[in-house]
Amino acid sequence: MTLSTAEENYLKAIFKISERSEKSASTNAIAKQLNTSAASVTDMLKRLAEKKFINYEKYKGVTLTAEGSKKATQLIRKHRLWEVFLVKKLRFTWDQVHDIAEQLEHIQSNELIMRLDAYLDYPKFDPHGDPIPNSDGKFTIRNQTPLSEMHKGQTGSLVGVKEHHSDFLQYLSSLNIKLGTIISIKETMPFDRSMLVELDHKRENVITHQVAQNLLIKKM
Amino acid sequence: MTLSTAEENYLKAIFKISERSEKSASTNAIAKQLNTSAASVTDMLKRLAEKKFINYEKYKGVTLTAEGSKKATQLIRKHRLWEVFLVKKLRFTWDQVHDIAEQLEHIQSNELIMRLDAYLDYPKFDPHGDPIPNSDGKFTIRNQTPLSEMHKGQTGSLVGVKEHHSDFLQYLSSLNIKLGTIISIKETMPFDRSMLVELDHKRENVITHQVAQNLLIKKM
DNA sequence: ATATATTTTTAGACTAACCTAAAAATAATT
DNA sequence: AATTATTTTTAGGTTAGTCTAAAAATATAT
Repeated sequence: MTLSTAEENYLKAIFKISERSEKSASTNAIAKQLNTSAASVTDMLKRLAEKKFINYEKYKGVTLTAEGSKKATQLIRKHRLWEVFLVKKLRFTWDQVHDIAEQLEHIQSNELIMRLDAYLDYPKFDPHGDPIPNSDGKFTIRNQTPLSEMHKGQTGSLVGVKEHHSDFLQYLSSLNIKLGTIISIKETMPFDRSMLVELDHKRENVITHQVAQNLLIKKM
Repeated sequence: MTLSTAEENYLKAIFKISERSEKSASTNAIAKQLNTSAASVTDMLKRLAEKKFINYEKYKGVTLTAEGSKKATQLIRKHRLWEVFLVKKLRFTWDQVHDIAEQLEHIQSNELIMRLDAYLDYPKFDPHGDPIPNSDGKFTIRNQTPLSEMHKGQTGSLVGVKEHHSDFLQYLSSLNIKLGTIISIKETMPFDRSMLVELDHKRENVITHQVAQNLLIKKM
């Protein structure tokens, strides 16, 4: 069954919300995620429930059915593969690709995605370090810790970012921080929880707690 | 100004009709091209006229304004560039790419098309031999003759096809006829206007008039 | 546990894009 | 030129997806 772009966006939103909060997604949370009104969400939830993509009971919030979850995962797969294409092949930077991938993910063709995946050499992670589900919907799992939870003396490499807004990504680029950058914690400041870090064993920088929370590190 | 997918499809349809008949496009012709009803077409024509993309007078047919023509040309550019990508990079065959490109052409991003064009090395023709307008909307012009208008003894190479249906393209592939194939006319049969041709100086085949009309040849 | 605040749903309306059936305009034919 | 056929437009309706405002349900706080 083929869904409209709007329906696909709802499934993705519900998936994302469930991912970060574990429990069922509320109408308001979905409305906020999609920048729309709660009334519109209720409307759409009825339709998606009718089509068996979500489990919906009035006033109880929603969860994805197996079918819905599969659809959402496929969308994430498409989105992230296109991001890899845009960065690796077309030389976009990581802060430029989100909006374009948001459109490309709705192109309908399994064959296209299969071939794109092969063309890109079956990447496991996208330009922001997010895992790309394989064609069966399996995500690669990786040990990672937010920099904010690490301690003085520890070292690791940047493997992902939690925040995807271009402002944030551009800020990292301006500090020459990218995926793979080695980060060592030199000092932690208790009062504002900022950190003094060394980057690639070369240069030192202060990182605010807010930023550190959004940097995912693989310890080494 | 950014148009809906439906609006874009109307502009492209009008462009194509104008291209093959020179005179203004009729409501019925557009309806046929888009596989929709005449009433729906009238509806949309009013909206497109309102937005200044077409010149429309009741009962008089339509032509594109400069603005509309530019939009249509950009769409054709996008469609054909994506076709090149699909064939050259993802190894699709020429009979598989139309429907996917039909979706991809509506992705909104000038930067994307600029980069795609560069990535593909600024191709001048698509996998069916159709010219790709450059970013200023200029088409490369080429001398070409339908095989059906050529005579016994003449030779040339296939540079394009008029018909794009996958059945037709697959039929050509089954005869090992592709862009670049050398075709020499050995005999013409007056009664049914079929031709006996030699392909790549190697193998002989009978080509019906119907097929010959759709093969565009550069004489040599 | 009752009152208040928040969340969610319903009611009713709007727009874009489509449809069929009927009416009006244009084109073709005798 | 008048009749017939064809094309185009209008009238009225439908669906998907959105909205605001009001009502109903649930959650929070005193």
